[in-house]
Amino acid sequence: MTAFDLLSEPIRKYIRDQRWESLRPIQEAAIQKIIATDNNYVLISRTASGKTEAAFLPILSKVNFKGKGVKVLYISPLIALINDQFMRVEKLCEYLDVPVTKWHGEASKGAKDRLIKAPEGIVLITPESLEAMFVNKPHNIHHLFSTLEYVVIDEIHSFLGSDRGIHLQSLLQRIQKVNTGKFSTVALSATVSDENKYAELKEFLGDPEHTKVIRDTTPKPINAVFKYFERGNSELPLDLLKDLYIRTRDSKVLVFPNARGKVEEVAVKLKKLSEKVGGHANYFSHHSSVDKEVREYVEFFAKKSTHENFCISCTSTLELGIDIGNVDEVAQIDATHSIASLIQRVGRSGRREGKSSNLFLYATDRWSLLQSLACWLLFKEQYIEPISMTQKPYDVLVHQLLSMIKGASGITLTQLLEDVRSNAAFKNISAEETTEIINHLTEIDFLEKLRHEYIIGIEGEKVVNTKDFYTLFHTPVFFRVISQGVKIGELPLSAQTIIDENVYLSARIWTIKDIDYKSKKIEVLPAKDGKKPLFFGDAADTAPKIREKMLEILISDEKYDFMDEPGQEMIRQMRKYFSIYDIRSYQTDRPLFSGNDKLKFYSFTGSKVNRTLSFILNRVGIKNQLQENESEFELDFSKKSEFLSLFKDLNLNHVNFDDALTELIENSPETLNFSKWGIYLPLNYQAQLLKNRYFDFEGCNEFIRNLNFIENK
DNA sequence: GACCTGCTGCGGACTG
Repeated sequence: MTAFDLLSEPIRKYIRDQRWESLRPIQEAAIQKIIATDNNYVLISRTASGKTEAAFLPILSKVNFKGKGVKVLYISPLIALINDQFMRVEKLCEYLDVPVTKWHGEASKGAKDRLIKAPEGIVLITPESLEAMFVNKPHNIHHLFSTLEYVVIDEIHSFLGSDRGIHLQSLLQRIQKVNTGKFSTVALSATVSDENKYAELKEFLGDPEHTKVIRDTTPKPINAVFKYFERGNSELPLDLLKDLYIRTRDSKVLVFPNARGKVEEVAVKLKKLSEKVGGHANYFSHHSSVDKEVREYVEFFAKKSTHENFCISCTSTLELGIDIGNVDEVAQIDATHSIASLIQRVGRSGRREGKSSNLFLYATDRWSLLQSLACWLLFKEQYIEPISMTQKPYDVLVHQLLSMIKGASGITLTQLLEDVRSNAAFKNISAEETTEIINHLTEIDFLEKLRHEYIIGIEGEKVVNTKDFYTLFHTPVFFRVISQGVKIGELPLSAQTIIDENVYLSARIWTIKDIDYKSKKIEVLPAKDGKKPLFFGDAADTAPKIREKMLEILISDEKYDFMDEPGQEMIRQMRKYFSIYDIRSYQTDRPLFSGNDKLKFYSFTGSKVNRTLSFILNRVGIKNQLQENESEFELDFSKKSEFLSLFKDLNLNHVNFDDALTELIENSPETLNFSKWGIYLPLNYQAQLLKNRYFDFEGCNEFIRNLNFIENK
């Protein structure tokens, strides 16, 4: 039977009414498999290839919606995505008379109440809303979700490898536990590495043996155009902006400048250029610090613009699948930190027929040019960086222990240990370790033992009973920016947030008129000229493979005709600079420079390994400064032979760094900022968290063992 | 020079 014939009649009618000429390859494959088996599936296929339908067409054909209880649960990382998918799924469900309910922090309370009264159909939810239900209304978890047949997880790559992912994994395990049968899972993604045969991914869905991957790797035809404009100061070169303007003024375009401040700079300056020559005025900025309503307006504007052109300067807020309609072109300013990110950004463009789609890759310094080129070449090779899952997520365990105890309102140690043991998210954490963590939580009054049962303690109540409890990630403190009663966005408190200072925000220019420190409010008025806003943050980590590729480019003599002359000239210069080293293998050989009483080397490896190496070298007495962008170590140590022999003897298996890690936490507690719940762990567990998440000792050890320093001629 | 994500329950004012 064809895939179409396998679908139920109402779904076939839906497809006929949509006037689809055929089903997409991923849909054909998914329909056959999902209808025939109860396996879990991961559907991997590029953006806009019809993945949502690939999951929902067969699921809706297969599931029997009669009888009480919700049958399909759809989980999304974003509220905006739920709102988009709601409209699509609801349209589909009209053919089946199956109700669809949105359940997130901004969804209607009335609709939620109706679902509680009569649980049925499909629910679209966020992990945090599920968490809130587990903590506050645990009986509703049972009431709504004990009859689930399918769970659909959208954009699963955005969860993998993060605390938020382990959190979701734990929640899914807890839902499965109250389920009367066993639900199957269908996960969707555009970007998952196929290294290690998807082992992590299958583990994540809880049943590796019955989890299959369906992948459509048809590449997307796209032209890359590299342009190099060297940046003199902290501002973007005017020539770059002019070039970008000319190339994109007659298109619908997304620009990704990597940082919120730069996003504003691009939006404001392009808008000014356009004003001068009488071009369109549809220049917007879109990032987390632009007011939510303003962002929604921008998304709406893009979606409804069939004939009008626009330019949205944005961060990763527009990387995931929010529907903004057709985009002709994408411009990336300086390198992305990952291939996965590049794939998502490229995926946003090129749906207009008969028009070739371009990717403009601008670079403003030599190392960024090299990294951008490396990312592009790896993208062409269909490489995606592998995900690394935390083996012992102690911090998520702290959070989930509080959630389980609060939800149970009293639970014995035996039961608690059993609940943790049977939860695959914590399968590598032993009962002894869990007990030790529970004892510590009791010591700091997060838990209290009442006869045989544990309940939430006095200090625990303070964190469990706030709305901040439901997330696994930190949220920095910002001041709301308001102009004459209208919300614009938000800014952090910095040297720049002072009265009479002019800043860009939401693609416009403002003068700061008043700062209310108590209510964290900044009053502004429109202005004519200003500066880009300053935000703080950490750069995302770059994978070892990207850095390796950068070195590979430097030792090859490949020509890149998609690169402009200044770009090609810069690559030639860098190759010449590195030609003083006789590098044979980009995998093991690394340049070591000595001269003028100075010693430095280029590691060409990932951020985590660099960070670890820098820490270790400092610890063994070789003080060093790491320049992450250049993967370069400058040493306060000029004795080359001594350094080489010291390095040769460095074997991390024989040295214990636990004391050093504990010291690091005690001296600079902010190192642990990456983990919201880790601070409530015993100190030795905090050290383990640091060791496995912030650093990469294993990877570093392997790097050192294989490393072969090549000295300059 | 450095991204992003989400949110309960209750009380009180207001509307139909």
